Amino acid sequence: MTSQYKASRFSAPSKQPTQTYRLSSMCLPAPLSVGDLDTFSTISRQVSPLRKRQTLFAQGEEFKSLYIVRCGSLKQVYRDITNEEHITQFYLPGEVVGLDAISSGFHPGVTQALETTSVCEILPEALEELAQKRPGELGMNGCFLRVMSRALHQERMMVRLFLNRTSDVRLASFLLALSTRFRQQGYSPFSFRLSMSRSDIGNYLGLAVETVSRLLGRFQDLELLTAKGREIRIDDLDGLTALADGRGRQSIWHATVSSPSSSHLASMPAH
Amino acid sequence: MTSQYKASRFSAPSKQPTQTYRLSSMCLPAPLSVGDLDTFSTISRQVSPLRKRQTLFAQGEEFKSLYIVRCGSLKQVYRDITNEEHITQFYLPGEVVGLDAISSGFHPGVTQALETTSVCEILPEALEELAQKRPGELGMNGCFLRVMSRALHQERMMVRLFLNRTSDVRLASFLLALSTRFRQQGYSPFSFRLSMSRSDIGNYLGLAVETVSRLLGRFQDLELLTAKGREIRIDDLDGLTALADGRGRQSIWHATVSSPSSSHLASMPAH
DNA sequence: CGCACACTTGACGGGGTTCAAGTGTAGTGG
DNA sequence: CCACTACACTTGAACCCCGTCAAGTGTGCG
Repeated sequence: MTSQYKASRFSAPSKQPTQTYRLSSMCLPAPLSVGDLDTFSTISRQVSPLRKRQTLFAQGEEFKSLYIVRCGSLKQVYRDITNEEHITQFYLPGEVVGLDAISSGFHPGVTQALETTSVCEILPEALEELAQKRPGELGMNGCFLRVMSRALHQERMMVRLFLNRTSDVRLASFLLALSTRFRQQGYSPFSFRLSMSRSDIGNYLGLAVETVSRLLGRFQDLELLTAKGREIRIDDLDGLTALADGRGRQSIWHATVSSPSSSHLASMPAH
Repeated sequence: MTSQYKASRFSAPSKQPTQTYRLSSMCLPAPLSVGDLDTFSTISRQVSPLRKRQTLFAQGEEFKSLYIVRCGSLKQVYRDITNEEHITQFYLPGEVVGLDAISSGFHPGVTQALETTSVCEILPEALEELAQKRPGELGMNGCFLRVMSRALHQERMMVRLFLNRTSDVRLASFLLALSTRFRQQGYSPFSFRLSMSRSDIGNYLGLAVETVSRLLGRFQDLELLTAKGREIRIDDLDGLTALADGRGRQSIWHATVSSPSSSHLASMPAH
């Protein structure tokens, strides 16, 4: 079985197991692998695409099917007891939607499209049928358990990322995760369009909208990226990665701009 | 070796379509339900108990089996690329250990006992055998998917709990979750002993050790609980719950002590 | 134009981390 | 028994990241 991570380093289990992960790569769920996608597509069927703001299911709605995102994106919003809204996940192409509804039988939050989005439905009957025909597929090596295990692991890493990191690390990690996902989908990892608002990003990362905005401006001052509205162009991938891998609680606000013209920070914009 | 109770109930645990969840109840993983425990116990076997600090598996170790905690407790520590340690989970009795290793095939962190702990091993062969005999058991209604789905959901709620809540809410939620778990195990929910250090708690909740210590002192000032070393006695469950359900970013530092003798805050200890 | 909403930018305050020092408390060996 | 060490825990003071409040600037839509 192929590992999702750099498993080639672990030739022998007896070797010193110093396996570490990059927190920055844990900011978004990973898509299904090609093999898993094959398995799933045998038991799924296309449904009519969702328009922007249309919901796939409401909070508290009964669990019926799982879905796989084909193209577009969704956000899962969960409203808590104090009527606050929390964005618990963004779903990008290749990701399975609805896994967290299996246990309770009800969807824990609204899931709605951020843009025109098409999804495939995994029919439970087809799944049961698959279970009868190929029981191994659902065992320890089955794609289902693998997918859920990965989701669980990633969610766990997310907690750590957000708990102990400054706002700049969080945002850099988020943008890098997006970049990686776009590359996996065959799009440019350096230039892409955000389907979610600043407010959504802030909510997801536990930051105020103002902080997100300020950080994006700061990233541009540091010449890490260029942001015009929701269009993002990453200019310095290594720099952004270094930032995301930083561990300290020190923010980048007081970092000096490495560009020759050090005065443009306090001066007027160039145009 | 078969249990006299049949694991025949596979209905969804939750009856009403809950609209909202209490974040405070999401601070620790939930134990297996009785029915699930029955199913698991048919395919598990006891292993020799772990002593304090002994590890169940190391970080990067190959995934072989799942385990269920019988008694005692463990912590899962994950060391990241910057050599920092993060406690990603505490495992209490009834909880399944190792679910996050299925996808990659390697354990993402060290899991070691906080005290003398006994666990049951779930043999993969027995699991495969079960898959052959009772394929439905591993389908959408199977206990496995349910357990993982619940873990995923809880991890997601944890993120939201920790992202937007103040330190006092986090700690109160953690203590209440512990209390609930102890009650489920048949122990007193009001008086128990922490198996983890202040440092562990702080790491898990994303707080400095000093903050945990200060908060525990503050909780005592407010007569919510009594803490002597690792012994905890909850004096005001409702008050603690109200604190955990609070949503604001305002901490309790400037809250006035409601007790009649308002002077004992600045005065000498009673003895 | 007017309204709504997304986004930006500035000023300020507070919660919580960090630094620093002190106080138990357990474990070991004399 | 005490001395000694190591570590868990407490307590105090200062700083700073980031949330809040406030105001201003696009940008789209009727």
